Amino acid sequence: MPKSEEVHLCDMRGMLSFTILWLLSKRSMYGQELATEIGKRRGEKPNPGTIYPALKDLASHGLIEARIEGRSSVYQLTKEGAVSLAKSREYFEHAFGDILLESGPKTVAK
Amino acid sequence: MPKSEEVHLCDMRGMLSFTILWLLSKRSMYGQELATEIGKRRGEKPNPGTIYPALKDLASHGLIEARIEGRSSVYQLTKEGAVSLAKSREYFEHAFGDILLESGPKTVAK
DNA sequence: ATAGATATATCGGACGCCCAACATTTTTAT
DNA sequence: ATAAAAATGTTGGGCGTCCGATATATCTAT
Repeated sequence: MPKSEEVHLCDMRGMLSFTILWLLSKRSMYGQELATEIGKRRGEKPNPGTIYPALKDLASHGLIEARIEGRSSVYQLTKEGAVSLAKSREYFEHAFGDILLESGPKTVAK
Repeated sequence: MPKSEEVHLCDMRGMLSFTILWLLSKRSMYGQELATEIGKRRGEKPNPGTIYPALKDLASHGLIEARIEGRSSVYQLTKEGAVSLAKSREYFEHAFGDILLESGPKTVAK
């Protein structure tokens, strides 16, 4: 699902940090791995100029931590980051939950 | 649910136009009505400087139409707007659906 | 008629995101 | 050793919100 012209008015900026935190809550990843994963969701893989400043910012706020591993830096969620993610998720759900549920539940594997 | 400091890194910009289109797909509304409705979702009612330029922009793209009614302008979705909304919703669901479903389905009245 | 409330509207500045382009470092392959 | 690939990183510019302030027009109550 590529991000077409028709959605350019709903480009959903402001979700990048949230998405990164959520992905890292599943497993630790390095930058390019995150970019690829985000690309699957958005249809286009974000550029280096998008992903690395975002990671730097999150790290500077203590929400994620990096450990260098070969040529890549593997990031993992901090305790503080988990708290922040939980609050953001709650906010997200309150703001947009019904929009997704509207068309009926998809097959849900609990 | 106020938008606290903790979510400032996930401020979810870029969702305003999408939210407006979705609200108008339920029923026609005027500006302040939309602002109040968005306020319920986000915790804070958006300022005039936020809502009116967004409406103007959506109207200039033919996605919504206004008809003046007393002191207010009532907006309604156009056919083109409905198509745009459907595509945006599909994109939104593909990008973030699993994040909402993760904690298990809430009570869903189909 | 006048005052207050309601609704629309615009302006300047700020912020997070976003890309294209470029640059650097490190690993891998030949 | 050298080249190619992989990953990280920076810079400049642009866009869609977003707010606070300010302004105007229109209804409503007295």
